[in-house]
Amino acid sequence: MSPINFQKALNAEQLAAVQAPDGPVLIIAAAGTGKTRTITYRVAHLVERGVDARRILLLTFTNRAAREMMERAEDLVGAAVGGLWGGTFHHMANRMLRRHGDLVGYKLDYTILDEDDSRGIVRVVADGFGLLGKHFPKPDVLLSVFGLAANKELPVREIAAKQFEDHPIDIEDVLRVYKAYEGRKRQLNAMDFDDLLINGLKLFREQPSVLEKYQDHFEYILVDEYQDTNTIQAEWVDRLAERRRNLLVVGDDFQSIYSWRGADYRNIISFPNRYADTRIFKLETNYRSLPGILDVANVCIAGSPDQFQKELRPVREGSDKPVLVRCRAGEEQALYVIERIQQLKRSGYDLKDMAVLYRAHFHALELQLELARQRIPFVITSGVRFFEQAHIKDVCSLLRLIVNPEDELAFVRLTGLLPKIGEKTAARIFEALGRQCDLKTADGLKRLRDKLPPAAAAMWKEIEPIGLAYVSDHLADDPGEVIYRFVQTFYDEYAVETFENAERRLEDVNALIDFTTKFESCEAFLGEMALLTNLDAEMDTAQVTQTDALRLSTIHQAKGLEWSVVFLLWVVDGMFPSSRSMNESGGEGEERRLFYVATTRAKDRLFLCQPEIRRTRDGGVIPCEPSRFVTEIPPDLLKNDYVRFI
DNA sequence: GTTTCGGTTCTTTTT
DNA sequence: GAACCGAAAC
Repeated sequence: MSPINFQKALNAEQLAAVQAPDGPVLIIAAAGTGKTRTITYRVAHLVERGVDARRILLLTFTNRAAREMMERAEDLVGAAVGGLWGGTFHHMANRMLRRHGDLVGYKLDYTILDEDDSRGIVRVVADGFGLLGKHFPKPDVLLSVFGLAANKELPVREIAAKQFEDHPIDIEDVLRVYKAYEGRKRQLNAMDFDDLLINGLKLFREQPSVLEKYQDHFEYILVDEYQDTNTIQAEWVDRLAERRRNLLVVGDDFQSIYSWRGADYRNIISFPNRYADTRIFKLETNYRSLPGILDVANVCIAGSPDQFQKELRPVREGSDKPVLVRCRAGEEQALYVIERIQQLKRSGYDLKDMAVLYRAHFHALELQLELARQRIPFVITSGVRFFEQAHIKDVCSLLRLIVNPEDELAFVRLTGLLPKIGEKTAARIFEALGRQCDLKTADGLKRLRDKLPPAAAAMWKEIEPIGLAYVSDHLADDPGEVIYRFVQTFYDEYAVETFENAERRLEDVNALIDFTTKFESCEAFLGEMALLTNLDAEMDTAQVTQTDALRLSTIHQAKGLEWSVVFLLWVVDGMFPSSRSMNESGGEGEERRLFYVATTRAKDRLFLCQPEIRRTRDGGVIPCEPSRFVTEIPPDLLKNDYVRFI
């Protein structure tokens, strides 16, 4: 590969950051200023300087970001970047805990609970205390309290007391559920997402020899989206980087939008205090958006005084202003968006150059209906994560149980597919089997069959051969084959009988089978599965980008992406800012940052849609006030448009 | 006592 | 769509 021309590829701000000498580095990178570019060139710079890629660690928050950076780095320096460690915090913690988890009290084949699993456990536990009736928080709420406590390293009591202060909820009950939940996870040898981080840190705190090993190994550590780190992640990185101190963090305190999950932008603010010799670089030259869009974004920044002040400087030229669209209600909003899209299409934009963003998934309901009716292709970065869909978890349950006979959750899921067996019966059978169920031997299979009711046993017989074949046909290194056989012998029919959209779901299953070929063993696949959130990010993105379709996305999921044209729905008080989040920790500040993230996704055109009313289910009408983020924008920075049809 | 089914309600954000 | 609730069916 020819040497990279850094001077040509980067501007002065970026170049300085890329060529920063060893030691702690903080890069404040505003939206659209080439953050990803800067990180990947930094990696390239290090590799070109002779650093072994295997000694570089690149931490990100999403699988997508990890993948994108790895690919771009590879494009730059080619195969030399192979072996680079890259991934999310959760992935890295998992990787280490799979090796050393025994030192913090887990068997190495622990299972990872996704949110659905966690919810199920909390529900059962709360039910056991007879708390499922009224006046007790739902599993989701309890989990968010537990999670916030975990990620901030605060006592559950404190978080719960604050969360429920105005409600007649007995905190002791909450704590009882919490303790039982923790105990149950232990019994299952399972970790939820938070446990991965907690135990990852515990490993570093309590096992100096392990910590030293990794400190020694990683010469350079780079952290993307550093503003989104929580206390645990920040300390984990600090410890890991302690010896070599080659820690480079990149972030934008103004794009911190995950405080509800424990992220604390003070980590980035205080970075220079923790590392006195920090070199700070600021990237403020925006390559993405037209000046009119940045004007609006800058107004938004100025509204929040307690952060690093920055001003986005446009490179591009043009006098177009963002458009404030007034319309009657959700239906008219949808019609407006579609009409504009058709018009922009005629003027040369592809559908894939356009996106509709919103605060919450349900904000796009009317639009989805209308797009479907008019047969305009669109893709949603969905709320339901691929690997958490019922059918995906179903088809993986057999594999899970074969690999790990003690996986009770898999057992309950699998046997629950059989007639006459629900949660209670399944749990009872598992208990009767001595809390394990070996499907790899004829004896183990028989023991299970004997305990099943007749109808279930008859159906179970179809599945049995797969367990034996797992051994005889050496399927341990072929997860896809196990799933395939399960579908052939059983699930195919089950799906058709159970789901009205069985065809679509079975397509998902086929995609899953294809996907497993990336893994060399069943264990490797299962060990990572829970951490993979959606297939789009993992599979060939080519397929998604090839088809010309409009993108619908929440603002959170749009972070880091860009489109020529962006529509922002429901920019009215109560929807955005969301009334539910206003009384929470981040409050208005976080909503404001979210608005900033939304506006800065747009390159050429930005439409802020502002319906006048919201229709309720029962036919009522709620008037909507304009969002405070719009009213604070000087009117001359915006164009106005009105919906004319009705 | 459990499972299954049908109807109702609600939907923030993610690893 | 899925989680929840109540009632019918096993």
